[in-house]
Amino acid sequence: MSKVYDPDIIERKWQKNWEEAHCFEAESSHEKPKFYGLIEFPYPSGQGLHVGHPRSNTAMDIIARKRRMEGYNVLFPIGWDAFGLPTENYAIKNHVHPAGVTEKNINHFREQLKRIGFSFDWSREVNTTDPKYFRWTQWIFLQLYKKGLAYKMEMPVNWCPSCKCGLANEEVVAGKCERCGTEVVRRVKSQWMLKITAYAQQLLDGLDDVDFIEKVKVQQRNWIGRSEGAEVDFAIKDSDVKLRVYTTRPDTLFGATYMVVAPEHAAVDRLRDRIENWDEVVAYRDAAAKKSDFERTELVKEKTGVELRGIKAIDPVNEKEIPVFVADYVLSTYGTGAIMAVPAHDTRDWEFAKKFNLPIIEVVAGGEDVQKEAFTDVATGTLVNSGFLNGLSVQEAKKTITDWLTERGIGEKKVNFKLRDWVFSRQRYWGEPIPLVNCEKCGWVPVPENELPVLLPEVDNYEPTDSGESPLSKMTDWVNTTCPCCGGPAKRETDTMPQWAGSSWYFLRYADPHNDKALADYDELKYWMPVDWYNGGMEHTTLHLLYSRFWNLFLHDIGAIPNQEAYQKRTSHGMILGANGEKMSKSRGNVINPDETIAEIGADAFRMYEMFMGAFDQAIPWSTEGARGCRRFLERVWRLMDMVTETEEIRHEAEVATNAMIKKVSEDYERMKFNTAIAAMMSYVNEIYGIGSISRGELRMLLLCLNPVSPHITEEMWEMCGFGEPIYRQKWPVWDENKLVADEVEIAVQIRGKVRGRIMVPNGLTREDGEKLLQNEKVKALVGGAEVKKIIFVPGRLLNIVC
RNA sequence: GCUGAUGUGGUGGAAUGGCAGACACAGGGGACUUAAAAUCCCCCGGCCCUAAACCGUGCGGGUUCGAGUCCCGCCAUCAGCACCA
Repeated sequence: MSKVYDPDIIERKWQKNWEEAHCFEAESSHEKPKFYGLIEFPYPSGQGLHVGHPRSNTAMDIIARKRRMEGYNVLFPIGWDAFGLPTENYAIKNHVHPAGVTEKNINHFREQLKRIGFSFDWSREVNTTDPKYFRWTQWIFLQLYKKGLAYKMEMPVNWCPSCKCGLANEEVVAGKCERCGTEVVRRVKSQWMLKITAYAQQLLDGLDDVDFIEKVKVQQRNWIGRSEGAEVDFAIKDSDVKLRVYTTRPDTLFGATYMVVAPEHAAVDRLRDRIENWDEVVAYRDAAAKKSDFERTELVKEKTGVELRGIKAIDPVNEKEIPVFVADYVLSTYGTGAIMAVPAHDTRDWEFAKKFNLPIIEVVAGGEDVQKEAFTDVATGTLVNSGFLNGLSVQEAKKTITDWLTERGIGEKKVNFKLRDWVFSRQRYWGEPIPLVNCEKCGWVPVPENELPVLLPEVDNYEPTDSGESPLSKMTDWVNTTCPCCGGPAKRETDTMPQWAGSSWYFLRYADPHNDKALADYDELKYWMPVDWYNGGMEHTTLHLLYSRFWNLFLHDIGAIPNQEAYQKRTSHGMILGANGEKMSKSRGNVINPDETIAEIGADAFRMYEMFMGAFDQAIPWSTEGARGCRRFLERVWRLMDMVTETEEIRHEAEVATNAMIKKVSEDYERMKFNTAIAAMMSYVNEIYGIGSISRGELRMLLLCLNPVSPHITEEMWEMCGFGEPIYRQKWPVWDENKLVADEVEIAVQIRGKVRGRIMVPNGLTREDGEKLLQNEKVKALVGGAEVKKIIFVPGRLLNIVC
């Protein structure tokens, strides 16, 4: 054996070969069955590739390579989610243009990804900042606008004082900016909104038909937050004002002992003249308005509130007069912004009632003393103290009372969602301009579709402003335009779209990335969509994954695309942590640089370690030693070439091991059990070393199985051994189900469930053959003449004797 | 508080209710070598000189011929949501 294993040379050689052969490009013909595998396209940050990227990429690369060998027409694309704040901030700091920074970063990322040997179809690259791309992002926005699903509204938004930008609800984590961690404040602004709530039910229902890992479905369901209940009108005594509440427990209507409205509720103003303690109410309202959402929820554990003195509401079921409070534990943004409080059966109302000494009336029996604790279980319990509802179960009472309210016109069944509309404006430069102009006469007018894209103006200074105005607003030449409708003077919208815009439809563009007539050709979409398998991070579950499903549903509704759901299958990878078990970060000094690792052990070993380090869906700390172990294994595979025999077939002595390996690897790749698939190949190589030689047929099988994980070394060895056409043209190996077990197998012998010995038995015995094994000398000795009461024989596993 | 996940050697982790610790990392020993590195082989949960036996999958119960796995009750850690009426 002369040639040494030099990954750097081999890997570059094959990367060049693949590029020239165009072997990983999707075929334009639609004859073969298709497979569309997708990873989340990266944000090309200045830091370059992180070791987390290759974890997702390698996993999907393995699947893509296997699918090609299985005869599928595979689409495995890559692109750049390139609008966004870090690039803009970097550009501001260094007085350069974000477009230039973006291009530089993309070039760096592309080089890094190519160096790892992913089988991406590079001919279909997309870039969200490319006008040819965002022309269609703007087009989609206009369709949303035309259907009334994009609207501008004055409203309190989550404002990040550091990013100087409004945020979507989904971007606020524990009251802080998801990106920079600064505490978010409330600020009233006029914002573009997307009516994702119009799709709440469809987004929920669609989850039933797709193959997403369960925790993703659960998180999306929780975020959408559907609840069923009723709206009920409460009259205000001696007035024609009605307070409408939303409740999920209309059955407890007889137990309502007071009401609460949110501080922002309009009824407070309407009742002003009758409120005796108006000053106190106003003071409370002002204090609440100043608090951020964070303070209103997280910090304030103790409930606060002020009674509206002089005001009484009337419970419609029993005509009882009850007090009305204003309190910030009731949110203006959910339901009707007003509630009926049933302290006996709601923990929040209970706390409030205790503090303000309000009566607690039990209306559902079955719990403990409601004076000591609220009883909230809806599955058990019977209605009491509730007039015509007495004796009913909670479920029955809900239906009865809802019908009763509906008949009298004082209430009705109602479904509510926690999901809020999507705040879509950003007051920053580096994003897609919103393609609308505001005309004094005509109001908001869309830019005609044939004038898209609306390009970003070249500016010298695009720093964000403290006033909350977009930096674009200072560009008067750009802002001042003419109205497409009346030709009069008009102003362009100066807010831009959020980063989530471009990523909400990129998977559609991959089907037909160079189309300038439509976002993608309908027939191409019909062939390629939906995405068959999408792997990505859990952090996008309530952001990108929800937004893009929304856009896809919408585009389907307007007939632009053929499929309803964007993704058939969604899986998720675990995070890679630093060697100390903490999240990788510069400040912790535990960041692993992929370039350095590849320089040391090669891309093949790097890829293998990323897959071998642990269960794919779990967070795993990085181990440099472990990574070196994978390099050692590849060296061991390389040296198999010194042990090759002339035999083309799989030899009898290696038959079981080879078939078992192919089966294990094939099945484990599909289940994303990459670590055990690799372990199976390691075991196989250990076994071959034990035999001392490997036949050509056996080596072929090993190289085919290993190729998706470590494609370069396997192609090189394949070529060196003269196995013919490159592996990317080969078929995925099949195993022989009849050759998975040896003629004779060792099984455990248990006495009353404890292992007492092992015996060799012929393969192929059935459960009924257990009886015969009692004749075995070893078994006889173990039983020692005791009376055998029961025999359990599990073929290939064990014999358990109860005596 | 709610929802979900996890808990196994020194470490990362394996294990359709069927021989716990596969495969690796670290560690130890041996072979080869003048030597080192590399490589190859062996050992590697605890108790024990060794072996047998015994004990061992967060804790306490249970079901079963047999439980890391299933059921009941706890504890701990992580993640997401969080006054959603």
